[in-house]
Amino acid sequence: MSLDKVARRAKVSTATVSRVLNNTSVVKGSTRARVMKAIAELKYHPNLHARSLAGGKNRTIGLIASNMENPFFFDIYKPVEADAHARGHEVVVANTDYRPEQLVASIRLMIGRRVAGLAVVVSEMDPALIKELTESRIPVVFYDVGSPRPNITNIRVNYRRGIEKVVDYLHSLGHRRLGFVGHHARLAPINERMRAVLDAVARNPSLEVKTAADADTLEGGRQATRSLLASGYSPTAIVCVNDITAVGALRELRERGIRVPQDVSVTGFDNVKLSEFCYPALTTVHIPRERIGHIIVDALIPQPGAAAAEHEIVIDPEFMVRDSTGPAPSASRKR
Amino acid sequence: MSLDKVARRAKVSTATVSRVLNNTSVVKGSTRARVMKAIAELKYHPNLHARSLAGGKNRTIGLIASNMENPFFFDIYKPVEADAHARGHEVVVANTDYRPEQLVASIRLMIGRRVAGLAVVVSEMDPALIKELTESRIPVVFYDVGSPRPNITNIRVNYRRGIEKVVDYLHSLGHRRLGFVGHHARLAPINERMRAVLDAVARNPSLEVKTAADADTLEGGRQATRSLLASGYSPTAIVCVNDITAVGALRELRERGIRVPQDVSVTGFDNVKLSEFCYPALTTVHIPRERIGHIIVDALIPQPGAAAAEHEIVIDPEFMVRDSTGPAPSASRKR
DNA sequence: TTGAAAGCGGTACCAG
DNA sequence: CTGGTACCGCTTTCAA
Repeated sequence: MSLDKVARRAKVSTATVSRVLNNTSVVKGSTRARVMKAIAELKYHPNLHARSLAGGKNRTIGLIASNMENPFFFDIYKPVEADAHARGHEVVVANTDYRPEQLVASIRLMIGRRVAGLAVVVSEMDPALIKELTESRIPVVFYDVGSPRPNITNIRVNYRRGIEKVVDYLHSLGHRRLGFVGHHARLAPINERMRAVLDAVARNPSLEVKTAADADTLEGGRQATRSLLASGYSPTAIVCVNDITAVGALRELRERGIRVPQDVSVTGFDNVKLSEFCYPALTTVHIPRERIGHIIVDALIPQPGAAAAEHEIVIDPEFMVRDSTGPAPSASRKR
Repeated sequence: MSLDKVARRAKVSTATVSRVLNNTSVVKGSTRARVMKAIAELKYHPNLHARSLAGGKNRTIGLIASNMENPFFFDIYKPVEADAHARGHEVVVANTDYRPEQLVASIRLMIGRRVAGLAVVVSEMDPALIKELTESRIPVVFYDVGSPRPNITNIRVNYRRGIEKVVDYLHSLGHRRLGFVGHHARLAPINERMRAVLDAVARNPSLEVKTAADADTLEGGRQATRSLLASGYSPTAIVCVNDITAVGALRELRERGIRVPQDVSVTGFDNVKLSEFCYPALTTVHIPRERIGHIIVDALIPQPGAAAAEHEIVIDPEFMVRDSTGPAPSASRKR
């Protein structure tokens, strides 16, 4: 059960057992064998808490996300886990479910665990929390939040550009009446993607838009679309905040007998795998989750040889045209 | 940074600081206030490792899954987290990605963390590992694995029944040539769902089946379907191991111009939310993930008042008919 | 190459 | 109501 039971059984000191466990310094072959034997016989499993307490180190990094349910999260988690393991670290995740209190709790928990690094992939956060975090001296990577500070790396995706590409494309197809399906990011009262749509519309007098929002889920996208349409508004194109909600929108439209893209065009965002598998396949904007994952680990667990990671990284997303968008119906029929 | 810095600053003993932190016993109002003040000023965050080492307790439970990417996992994670939090516990998850080595590593990690309880939601596992686990004295819940033992609870879904319902239904619709799309559960050479299909077919001489398997992902389902069809075999119905792979199958069929359900019927399994949102909506088998989540927490974190949880729980899944299945084409055309 | 012992940061029991 | 203090299980000098 504990180190010294093993030591006793192998007739050595706890120091020696510790040495073979971590194979530090050189232990004589025969002693090592005796220790290993004792460990096996006792089914000994070192207490990780004691280990990090004594060692003052902790080979685990934390990853906090606002919605683990969205495959977007998993796509960044995966490379993070792989890279972290490759560097001998574990990763522990926390889900905030878009709840500010949960974010605070999760961050405190991570600090309490004395993680070696922390990645926070949420939409927005309180400046006080950021302060608390910087003062904890833990290396932190933010995705989509705040500005870089000492020991803080910031990854930012240029949503504005991405949305502009979407809106421009729809405009070029003749769409003038837009709809925007967002989600309640309780943490982000001012959703950058939505703002970008509104701004793009404001810039072009011939465009109009109406917005609706619900949960960041398939069902949420469907509900938002429903309320968008319930008002009597009939957009020719619906821009969704992400792929998941877009798939929800697709369903609502289908059930109303509205064809996509003949009657209404739909766009997603993120380019999650599902966007290729739904029907019709979504026109969307690609965000390189894998790359983001690598950046996170590089920033959190610096490699001996590697150059210091950048502190501010901006990603310009790529537009992907698929089958859910087409010319505005009025463009061919009404004219 | 540490308890006694706080103690020093508040001019009290570490014992007192500990008391206010855990608000055990009664601390005089004024002293408590001083301590709180010191804590705030120092931005003190208790070291959780020290805490669990000293206290000998650990209010966290572990959850190991073989594929976090499948929404099935999240649907069970969610209630587990909610219930655990309600009982003052944290939950830490681990993903094995169907890799046996990773399963071993994850289990060892959990034991090392001295979790208060562990839920293992994987397809299959080594008896030696089960032994290691029972000897660790940690309360364990298995989903779909092994048999109940002391301090081990077993939740089992009657896949066989579920699959039988699917096959019977397809048979009643006139389907005779079946396809089965499975996945490489490297941990489960003998996949129960596949066996059930094979057995059902064996029992009925008029039925034939061919199987294919790939990854447990959208893409995997598509690939498996592709290889199923590449052989020249033309099933009138494809039974998929779960909803995700079924959605992959749907895409492959669509791209080949094969209509579902007119030309080929498709079935999923799990009744994940996506099964309602894909097109066409999947006929599937419902597995009550939420209920499973509750069972897990009840078994791992027993409540004072509650009765002891059962040690063996069998769930009979429910069949759900939706739009991806229909009469076999030959049934109406050839006859 | 190995052992003894001083912590790491808390908790909890025992006095006062 | 508060302080002193013996651990919890392991890592890490310092000596031998």
